[in-house]
This record gives sequence, C-alpha cells and structure tokens, in this order.
Amino acid sequence: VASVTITDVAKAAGVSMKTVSRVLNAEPHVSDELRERVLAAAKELRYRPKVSARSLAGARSYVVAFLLTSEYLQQAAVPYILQAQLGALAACRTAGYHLLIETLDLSGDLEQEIEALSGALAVDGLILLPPLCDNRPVLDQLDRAEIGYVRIAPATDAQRSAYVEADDREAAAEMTRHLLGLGHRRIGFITGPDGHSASVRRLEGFRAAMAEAGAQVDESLIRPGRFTFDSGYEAAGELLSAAEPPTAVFASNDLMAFGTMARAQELGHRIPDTLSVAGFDDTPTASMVWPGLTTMRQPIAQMTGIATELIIARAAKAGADDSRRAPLTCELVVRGSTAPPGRQ
Amino acid sequence: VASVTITDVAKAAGVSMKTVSRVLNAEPHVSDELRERVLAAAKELRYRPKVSARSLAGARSYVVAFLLTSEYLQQAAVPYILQAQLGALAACRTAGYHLLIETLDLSGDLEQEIEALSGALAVDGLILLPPLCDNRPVLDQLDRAEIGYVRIAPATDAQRSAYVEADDREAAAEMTRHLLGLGHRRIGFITGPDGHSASVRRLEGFRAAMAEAGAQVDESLIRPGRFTFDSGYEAAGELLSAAEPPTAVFASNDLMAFGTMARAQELGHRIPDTLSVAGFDDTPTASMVWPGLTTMRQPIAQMTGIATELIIARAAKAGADDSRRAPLTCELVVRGSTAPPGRQ
DNA sequence: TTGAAAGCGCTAACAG
DNA sequence: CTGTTAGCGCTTTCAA
Repeated sequence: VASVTITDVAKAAGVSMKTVSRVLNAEPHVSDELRERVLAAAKELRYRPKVSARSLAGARSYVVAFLLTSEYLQQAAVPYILQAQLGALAACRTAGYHLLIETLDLSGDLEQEIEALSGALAVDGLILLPPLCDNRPVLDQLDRAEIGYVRIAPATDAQRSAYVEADDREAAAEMTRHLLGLGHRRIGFITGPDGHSASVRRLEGFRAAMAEAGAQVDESLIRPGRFTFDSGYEAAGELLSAAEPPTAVFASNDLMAFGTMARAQELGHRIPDTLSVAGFDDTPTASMVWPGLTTMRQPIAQMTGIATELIIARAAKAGADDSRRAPLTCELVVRGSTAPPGRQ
Repeated sequence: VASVTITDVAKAAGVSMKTVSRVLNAEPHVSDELRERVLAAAKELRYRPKVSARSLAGARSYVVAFLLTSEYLQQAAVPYILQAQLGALAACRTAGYHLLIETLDLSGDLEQEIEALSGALAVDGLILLPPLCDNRPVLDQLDRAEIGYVRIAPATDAQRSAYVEADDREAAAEMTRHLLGLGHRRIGFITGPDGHSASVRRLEGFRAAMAEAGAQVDESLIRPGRFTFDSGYEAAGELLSAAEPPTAVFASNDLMAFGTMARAQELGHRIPDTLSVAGFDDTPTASMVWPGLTTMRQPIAQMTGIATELIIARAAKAGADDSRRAPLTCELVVRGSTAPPGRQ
C-alpha cells in the first residue's frame, strides 16, 4: 500500500529525481528519450504526485478555490452556484487540480479572515462570483494578501483583475426581440439591484431592442428589483395593478420571474394566455415551474471553466496571459411562459 | 510577507517546536502554563499552521471531500447538493478543516479513478450522497484503497460503514397524516426508484399512516417513479386519468411533485382546489413554484455536518466512536399546494 | 542537458 | 511533562 514516490519513478527510469520532476512539470531542457522513459515509468508505476509535498516545496498549491459568503449560504436560493462549481471542477480535473470551497464571513474581521485563507491552505487562485466580485474591501484585502483571483461577471473596476463575463446586453436585447416578435408592445421590465453586475447591462439591452423596434418604453413599467423571488413578486404586483398593465413581463433574472409568475397566477392570470413572463439565467427551476419559463441560458459553467484555466495558467508561469476575452454568448430558451398577447 | 512558522511561535513562547505542536493538536501532557504561553504567542503572531506541511508530515490531511459523479453533475437538478455542501462546510470551518469537491467518473476504470483520489490529495474522509452511497463497486474500491467515508441516508448495507440518516418512514407518515387531516382519503403515491435510499421507507410510512387511520390504500394509486421531474409528470398523468382519480398526490420527492403539478395544471387542474400535491425534501424550488409546495424538510445540512464531524473525529483519534446515531427528524412545511378536497 | 544537495513546515518517534 | 532528531515527497537552488 506504500505509495509510489518520485524516487521510485526515477529509479525505474534510471534517471535522477530532478529529471522526473522536470518531465512532470513540462519544463524544458529534457531530451525526448529521457522524457519518454520517465513517462513510461510513471505510467507503469501509476505514480501520482502528492499535492501536499508539491505545495510545501514549491510555489504552487494545485488548488483552486470557490469563495462563498454567508450571503450565498443562507439563501441556498442562489441557484447557479452549483453549475459554477461544475464548470470549475471540470477544468480542474483536466489540469490535475483540485477544487476547494471556502467561506468568508463578511461580518467578521476581513483582514484576519483572508489571512486565514492564505495562511492555511495556500490556494493558486480564487473564483469570485457576483456580488462578492464587486466587494471592494474584499478585493483590497485579497490584493494585499497577494491572493490571485478571477472574477465572474464583475459590475465594476473591469481593469482591476482578470475576469470572465457574458454578453448580458445582447442577451437581454435578444429576449426583448423575442417578446416583440410575439407581438408584445407593452412590456414590463424588472431590474436587478443598482450596483449589481449585469443588472445595468440587461436594462440597456432591453431599451436598445425596444428602440430598435420603434416600440415606446413606458418608464412606469420599469420596476426595481433585487434579484430575489420576493422582489419579483412585489414588482409584479405593482405592474399588474397599473391602469394599463403590460402584456408581458421581462424579469432580469429567473428568481424574479418566478416571483412574477406566482403573483400573476395569484391574481388570476393564466400564463401565457393573459400574461407572458420571461426570465434570465435558466436555473434548474426554470424547467420545473408550470408553465416552463422562457429564459436566457447563461454559460455559467463555461465562464467558471475559463476562469479556472486562467488561474492555472497564471500559476504555471509567471507571465501568463490575462488577455481580456470577448464576452460569452447566452442562449435563448423558449418554454411555455411566453406567447402572443391577448389570447384571452 | 514571510509566513510565520511553528518555530517562530516556539521562539516567541520560549519553548520547543514540539510543545507548540502539542498545544495546537490538543495533545495531553502539556502544563497549563506552557499551553497558555504558546496560545498567546500563536495568537500574537497570527500563526496559521500550513495544511500542506501537516499532511505531508502526519497521517491526517485536514481535508474532507464530497464525492460527486457525472450523474449528479449532468442533472444539476439534484437540488440538495448545495445544501449538503453547506452543512459540511460549516462543520469543516469550526474544525479548521477544508472542503474539497471531487468527481468520480463511473464510466471509467473505477480502480484507477479511486487510486487517483487517494494518491494525489490524500483526504481524511469522503461524504457519499445517494445514490452513490449505495454503489457497491465504489464502496468496495474505497475500502480497498482504505479511504474512509460516511454515507448519507444509505439504502443498503447499513452495517457496512458509518452513516447518517433521516427518519423517512416517520416523515412520510406525518405527511400522510397531514393529507388525511385535510379530509383526503383517495391519496395517490409516487415512489422512488426501487433500490434507492429512502424510497422504500417513505412508502412504508405512507402505508402505515393510512392503515392507522383506517383508510383504504388503493394499490392502483401507487405508481413507480424515479425521483425525477419527468417520472413524476408521467405518473401523475396516469393517476389523474384513472376512472376514479385521487384527490391528493403524495410524490415521494420534490422533483416528482413538480412534475405532478405541471401535469395536473396542464390537464386543467387548479391546485389545491381540485388536487392537492405534496412533496418531500423542501428543495429551494419548492417555495418558487406556484402554489408553493407542501413538503417535508430534510435536515440535509445537518446530516452532512454530522458526517463531517464523524470523519474529523475519526481522523483525530484512531478509536473514534462510529456509534450509530438515531435518525434525524424531518419537518413538515405546509404551503399552498395542499388543501381540503373538493373545493371545486 | 542532467544531477546532488538542501530545505519547505510540520509531525512522529524517541529520549530526557 | 518537555525537547531532540529525523524525515514526509517534492521543488529549488546550484554545480557539473
């Protein structure tokens, strides 16, 4: 049961320990012949480099971490987290990395919290989801502690760090065109919280598509939300009790769309006959409500996968490319919650 | 920025390195005076023991892992995973442990997969959720590789390992009593897959409560499901098209309940007026559908928390107590999907 | 292009 | 009760 070590491999291949190390880390200056001999021996012996030894001796830790806060934790509602993890996990696997989940207590001493992070299990990089990725104090402490991170869909300080984002503006425009295409003209819109990531861009996309189609935007049909079920429920109540209510509501995330559906049905609406509802995210729940929610699928897993690759690349060589990438594309998923208006 | 090591602390406290180590690991044979001096020095210096060094030198790794398979991954639908993680995470935090997410490719070479697990980042223990916790070949390999694990709600081989479970039988009985109390007598039941964890016990609980109330169980109203949305949808279709359909359907998990609600509404039912629907799990989605789903809340986070503590305790001392615990209690959550029958 | 030696920070035996 | 001495398995100097 004794585990095989790098010296075992070295002995089997008839080379020095260091050469094995070089091969395994894809360092240059190794002859092809030795490289192959080492690789063969490693495979034969089923050698697995031990992460703890590597990270103790070297600068890398072979670990990427997801940073969560009690904010996410309490409302297990934040539904995309699991998908985000899966994307990162896949990228870790192919690179021989491991995925850690860490929590940050925002109510505690931030400096100490983050010191704990870096001290205990050194991590090659963190993945920060919204809204944590826009939390200045956290970013500041992270910078100070020299812990690298990649942000997912940050709302602010784009130049501050590497990040990955989706094209929220275009996606929202596409959804709006879908509704317009069905014949809707009075379309309600529920926004996200002010400072939040994609919130602003989704509203922009909505406005742009409306303008493009020559459709009037009634400002009273634009309601503030907070990306929560409850805020969608409330906003929908206001929209539907207006003198001239909309025939469709575009909630800028799924949670608010579910709230909208609930409130609308409570008020006697039949979706989509008397009201169309659209969301944004394509959370797992979207296909479990009735009728199914028409929504934009965000490539969350893809985003975190890319983020993970960035972290790993940066750990591998100092001068890694943090080249900004083009925003990823979302996909329209049409389900039963949208239809032409006025099928009373 | 140089990190503080155990020798720094030892120097500051005027003791040997080993004494510091003893204090930190809560080993016996240290005088109170020295203990306090060490603790003070450690705090002062903000000392954080380095996980990689500890696991390299010692037998423990200070890491607990969640084992997932592509099965869970593809259907991000499995909704309780995040909650399960959170429970484990909390327990890790308080013990200075870290939570890792690992994947297992069941379609690959199992032996090699598991060897990779144990080889690379040694783990103090795994947490296995259903249905993975009932996968014999996996358990066999794990045993062979001497990787410890705690199972959550295993269906089989109870004596095989430590496990944590909920009282599914009693919980299902409680839900059934809730429906009976509302006045339902013709109650449809949708089961889980045959070999699956709690599936059998939930059906038992249902039968027991019915019998207790002197209510007849119509066997044609008991339909097989697979714990998926689709299987609930199908089963509901059959139940509702029966000559004498039920006035309430108890789906033995939430996913199937959502499928039931969807099918029922599609067929023109108004829930709960013409049909009551009950689920089991209290997934986040349960409060986002309309009407809200009446369901049993499983203490998932608590279960994984206990599992984590078991793993940590076992790692700490060889002769840890694997004492079987009493099953945890579920909680009835009444929402809008259940009501007295026949409110046509 | 290769190898030898020296630790990384900690725990595990042993002695005192 | 306390301290000393070796390593854990790897990467990193530095030499050859």
